[in-house]
Amino acid sequence: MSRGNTRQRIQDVALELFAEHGYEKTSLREIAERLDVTKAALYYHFKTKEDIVISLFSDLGRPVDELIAWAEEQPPTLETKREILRRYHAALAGARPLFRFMHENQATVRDLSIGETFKERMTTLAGMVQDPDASMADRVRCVSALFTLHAGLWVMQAVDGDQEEKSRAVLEVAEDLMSRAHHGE
Amino acid sequence: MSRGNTRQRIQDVALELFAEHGYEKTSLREIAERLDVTKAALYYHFKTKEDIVISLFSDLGRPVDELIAWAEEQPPTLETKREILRRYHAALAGARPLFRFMHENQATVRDLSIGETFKERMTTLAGMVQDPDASMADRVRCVSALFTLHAGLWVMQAVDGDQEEKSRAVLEVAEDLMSRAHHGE
Amino acid sequence: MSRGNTRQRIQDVALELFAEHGYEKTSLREIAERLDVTKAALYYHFKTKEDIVISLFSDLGRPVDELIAWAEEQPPTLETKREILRRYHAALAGARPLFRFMHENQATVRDLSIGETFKERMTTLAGMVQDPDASMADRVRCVSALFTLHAGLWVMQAVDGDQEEKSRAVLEVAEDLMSRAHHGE
Amino acid sequence: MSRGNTRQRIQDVALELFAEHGYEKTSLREIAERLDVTKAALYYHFKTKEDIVISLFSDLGRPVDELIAWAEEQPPTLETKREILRRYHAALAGARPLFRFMHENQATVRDLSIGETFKERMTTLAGMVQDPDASMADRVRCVSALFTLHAGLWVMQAVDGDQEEKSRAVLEVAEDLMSRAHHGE
DNA sequence: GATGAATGAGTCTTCATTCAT
DNA sequence: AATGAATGAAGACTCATTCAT
Repeated sequence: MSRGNTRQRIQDVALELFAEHGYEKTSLREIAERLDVTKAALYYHFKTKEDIVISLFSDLGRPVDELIAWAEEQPPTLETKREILRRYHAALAGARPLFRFMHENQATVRDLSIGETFKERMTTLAGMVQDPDASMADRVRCVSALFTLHAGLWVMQAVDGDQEEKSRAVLEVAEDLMSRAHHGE
Repeated sequence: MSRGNTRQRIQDVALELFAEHGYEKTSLREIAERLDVTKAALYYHFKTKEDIVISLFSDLGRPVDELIAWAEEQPPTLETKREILRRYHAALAGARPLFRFMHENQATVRDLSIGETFKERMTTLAGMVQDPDASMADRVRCVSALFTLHAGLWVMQAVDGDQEEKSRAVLEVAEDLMSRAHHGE
Repeated sequence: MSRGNTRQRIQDVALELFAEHGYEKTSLREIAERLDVTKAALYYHFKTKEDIVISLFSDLGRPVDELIAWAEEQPPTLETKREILRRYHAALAGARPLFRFMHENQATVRDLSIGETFKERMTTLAGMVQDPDASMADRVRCVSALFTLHAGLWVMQAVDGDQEEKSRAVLEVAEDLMSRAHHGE
Repeated sequence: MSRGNTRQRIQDVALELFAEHGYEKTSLREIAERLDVTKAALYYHFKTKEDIVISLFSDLGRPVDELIAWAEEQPPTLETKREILRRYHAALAGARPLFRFMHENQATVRDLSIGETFKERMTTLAGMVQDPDASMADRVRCVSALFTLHAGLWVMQAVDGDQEEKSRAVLEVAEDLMSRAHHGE
């Protein structure tokens, strides 16, 4: 049945379990059992448990890196920032379980080797949408816009309604927040 | 030698470590060593590791319960909702490490016995600030206002400036978001 | 409420729990909780956990010692042996939980300091009812008579009927076994 | 180095220690040390400590199950009952340490998951050798016959003589007891 | 006559990891 | 590409025991 896809299947199952129960509470035994292979098999594909997380992060986190690279070459206009929001929104949608995992396991992620990278990326992104000369409130608005997207899952489970519709509303609110932070422009 | 404050000291150290490294990565040995007592001493004061978290939650989480109780008796006006934001903002400020722990260890908290309670409280609060007849975007605004406060720590570490000033700005943005969701009123 | 009788109450509860769950599985915490005192209180009355068993054994096991002392001065006739059975039967009835405990926890008792004494006593008793010149089968009969009494509880729970009636029947069978071992007399 | 016999070796050592010192007083550390493996190795072969006992019980207790199955299809004549005694005698001889363990650790066994099964089997067997219409004394005789075998070890250590000869005598006494319970037939 | 607080040694158990096959 | 067998380190937890008050 399965041929070269075992590595992929490990990633899938691992991400699912990590997101559901957290990294530390998910044991390699559990992952192996779900896949009906032995723990040792996991070690054929990944050097360590942490390696699995790293692989998830670099496979699924790439779009965010690309977004940052793109943004760094744009002028820091309101329109650019709105586009950042739109792209970030899309990136999140494409790797929801990974971002859920990261959002809900920050304490863990911080202690992992990817922690640093992760934090840097978020800081970079936050820096890009802020205007250093704006008022404190406006700077908070910009970061909050970003964060609203990032916490979309959370926000959305607290509101009733169609999934798609909520997702659009979240983006709308974020963009609006961003615009209000630039009322002068 | 030691007075009746050991229980309190355990809670303090535990909360600090839980918030810093997460619940699972913090061992009772670590807590005991910091306090210079034996692991068994912890068990004199708390039945299980989970019990420590539960005690933190019920000691420090009380203000939020009181807030909910109060809010349930108010009319659902804009002013009430703004007051909810102010009070929630104050409650968070009073137990920042606990909320940081909960925010950053959601996957863990979910698997703990307090998880249910915690989720209920957040859902109740989210329900109270929303107007069921409002547009989807406005409902998202309300929840996002709450969440902005809740994630204050996160937001604030991404913005430079004086701690106090940022804290006020966060509340201001939240209140403003809430107001915008009630433009008709 | 309780005055000088705490020691007695400890013994009662301890014996009950030891008989039900065994010596090692019964913790001092359990005993203390049942009595609604602290573990430390137990240590006021008994030096160690083993001391509790020892006290039970010397308080309740005395009748058997007396029986042995008495028997040692009698001629080894069939009638003496039947009287031993009757007296042993009575001694068992008077301290059923203790004998149940000893019977069902032999491995434990063996490792306790009383173990030696206990075994000696049983061996002495077994020696007294046997006739060294009898056939092997008859010697087994004598020991089996003793043992049938000793295992009365066990035997009796495998047979339906009135408690008292069964108890008498057990003694009858034991006496009959003993008589058959002495057919010549 | 080691072949597939580790599981078996664990069972052997465990049974020996359980029989000698009891289940609770035998630690996995002790078992592991005797085998010169780590405790974790035990867990590769058995899920829990209790699992070791369960495995012993189902490996070595099978003959008794077979005996019961066989007996259920026989007419309840005296001859059948004597054959039950003979077969039970043989079954016990084949797994003496296990039965010694069970006999001497009844309180423990009762609290283990196998306890129920064990008790059921003994009750079934006791039910099969009794004649419900017989006198109470005769019913006790039947059960006592069974029990005499079961306690053979105990009986035999209280009697001097050759092991084999005693074993035969025990069976003889048991058969005789059974016969006496059926004098009319 | 008893408690509150604590300890040290030990329990069972789980985990990530290794390696010969 | 994967397994069977095992390890070392660590985990949470329990226990009998002590002692100042």
